[in-house]
Amino acid sequence: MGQKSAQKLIEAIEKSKSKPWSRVLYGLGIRHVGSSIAQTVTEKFDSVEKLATAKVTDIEAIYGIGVEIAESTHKWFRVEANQTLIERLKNTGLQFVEAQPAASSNISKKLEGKTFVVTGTLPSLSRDEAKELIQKFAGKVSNSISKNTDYLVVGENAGSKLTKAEKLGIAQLSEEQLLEMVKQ
DNA sequence: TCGCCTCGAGTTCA
DNA sequence: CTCGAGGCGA
Repeated sequence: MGQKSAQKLIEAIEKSKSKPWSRVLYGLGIRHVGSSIAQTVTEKFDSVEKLATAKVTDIEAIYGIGVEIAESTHKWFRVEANQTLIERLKNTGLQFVEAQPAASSNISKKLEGKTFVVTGTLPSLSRDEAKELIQKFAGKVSNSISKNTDYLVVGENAGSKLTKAEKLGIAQLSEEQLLEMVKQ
């Protein structure tokens, strides 16, 4: 690896230290805890300390979390090696507390109560950006089409989700229409 | 038990 | 992207 790649690697590692607590929790590799569950958990436990000292029943009380995930998580924090790992990561500056989103009280909840699925390549937004946008306006983003889905945001080269959505008669949106929906 | 969902791993493609 | 395994809530 040459100078340039090495420099970029250093910078990327440095950048990773500012990733949110939810992402860090996911990164710990607790069984059954992926990105989605990690997000859910951090909404109720805004710091590692709170999660680490929570009882199984406290974790299980979260909607969407049952015994398996609660016990798996609780157990992980009882392992000594994991506790020292957390200490080390804290010392290197990772985020173990939920960062307060900049006073966004003025943001409307235009998409509240609606469930979206995004498929294909959108013209200007990346899939992640589209998901963030939907969540910002209080919409729910899922990854699989079901009859609970309200809208499928369709881009170029959509796959089987489009077929399934058609079969279920789910409303489709272009990126443009999505943006229109959240316009002030 | 059922339907919905997430996890996690493999695949495809630019 | 796809899909099977398996967890969750009703």
